[in-house]
Amino acid sequence: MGTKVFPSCENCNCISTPFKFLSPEQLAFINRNRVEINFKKGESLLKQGTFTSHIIYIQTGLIKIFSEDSPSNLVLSIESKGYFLGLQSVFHPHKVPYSAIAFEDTSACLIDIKAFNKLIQENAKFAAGMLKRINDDSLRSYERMATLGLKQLHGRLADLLLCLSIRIYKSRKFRTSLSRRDMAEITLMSNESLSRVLKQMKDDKILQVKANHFEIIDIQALRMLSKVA
Amino acid sequence: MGTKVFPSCENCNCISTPFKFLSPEQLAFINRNRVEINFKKGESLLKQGTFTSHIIYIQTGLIKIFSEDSPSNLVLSIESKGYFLGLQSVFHPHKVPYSAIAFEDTSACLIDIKAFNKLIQENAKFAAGMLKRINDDSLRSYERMATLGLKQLHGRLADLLLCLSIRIYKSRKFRTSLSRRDMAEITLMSNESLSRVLKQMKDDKILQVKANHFEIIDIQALRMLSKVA
DNA sequence: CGCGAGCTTGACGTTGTTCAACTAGAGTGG
DNA sequence: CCACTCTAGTTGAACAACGTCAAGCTCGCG
Repeated sequence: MGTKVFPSCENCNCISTPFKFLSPEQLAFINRNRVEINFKKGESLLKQGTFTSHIIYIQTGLIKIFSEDSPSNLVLSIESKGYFLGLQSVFHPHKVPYSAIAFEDTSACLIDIKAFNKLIQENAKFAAGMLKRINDDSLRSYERMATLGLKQLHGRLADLLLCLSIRIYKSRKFRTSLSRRDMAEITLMSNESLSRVLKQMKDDKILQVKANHFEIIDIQALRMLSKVA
Repeated sequence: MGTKVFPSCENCNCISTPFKFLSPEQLAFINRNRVEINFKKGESLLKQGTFTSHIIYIQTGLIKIFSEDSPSNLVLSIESKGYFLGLQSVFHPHKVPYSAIAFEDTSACLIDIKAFNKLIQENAKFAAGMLKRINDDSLRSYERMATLGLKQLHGRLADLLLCLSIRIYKSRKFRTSLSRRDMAEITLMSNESLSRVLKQMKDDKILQVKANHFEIIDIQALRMLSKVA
């Protein structure tokens, strides 16, 4: 976990929607109450059951958020650039209800939760933006519930591939740092099943796969798989 | 859908945590901006895709909240007395993201969303209480994701029975208005599987079941089933 | 060249669904 | 009061989906 000091929040290129509502003074204030941390692949960003001390803003990289309640872990979501990790704890402080680890090298800003809270109370637009984020998370958790509950192997993998292509890498063609094991964990299937379904999608000319390089050939077919099963 | 006018919010016996934070004037204000509606079994309280006009506070009865996105519907949660339906839309107005219907005769207060919003902005404690509610919902949705994703038939049914006994009916022994078909829909299994698992639990002396009358004999065994599978 | 980790493939067993037959209670009409 | 039907629920048998186990493959690295 290296620590670097970047110039300041005012001229940060990671600035995203809710931050835009902050005044220059407020940005300067946040700048004084943050540290920037680089997490290596596999390192933990957040541990379930600890007390919240920071909001973690993801600048680059890829993380998984997962629950450690059950005997086996459950991946709740995967997130990348622009995600606010731990937001729920701002509005309702308690022990954090999930863990997060880096799927690949990830850089993040840790913002002191008290400072964050102060801005929430000062700036209604900023607060509203954060509430919208919480809402969006909640809606996506319903979608994931549907994926896991209703769909079978092909549909679940189709959903993951669409998520990677659209939300994460924003390209039809991408290289991922997820291993097959990771993908199997996310889609809740065995490694062997993942391998088989992937092979079938290759045979069906839906995908081109070589090691970690993926290219979606027939996105329409993927969407169909996502709908039907 | 009959309409009745009750005395007022000030002496309502349904008053619950976030309402307690309201001043007498604020309670009177809410009283002027609500209607009380009785829904019959099977009637719709909320339809996915419509615009939010009210917050629906459940006074008595039982409802299911479900998503109509997927080819088959997915029950997101079941709720009873004291639940605020549609809360997410207060903080982020948009089309409602799920539907809700009554599992049994249900009485509810429909509170105008603009009035509700006004109180949120006037009264920080009230607002915080509502945010806590949203958070709790979100955490329970993670639990449900784990139930549906990780557990098999016995575990899923155990979770439903524990939920009914603890959260809904608050008794080891209860009569439910849920049909076997409803229970199968909630636990995402076929009617036949539900019947078989239920029979096995009877044979194993975990439950006593007669028509819609349930009595949990061995709650420890249920918890075990919920954990393991 | 050989070794090991991650991935793939095939054979087989388990879990859960589907289909079809059967049962029990709740109306309905004679 | 008794057939008759209708629906909800139960039960059994066949089948499909998926996981598990074991063996083989591939590729990077010592």
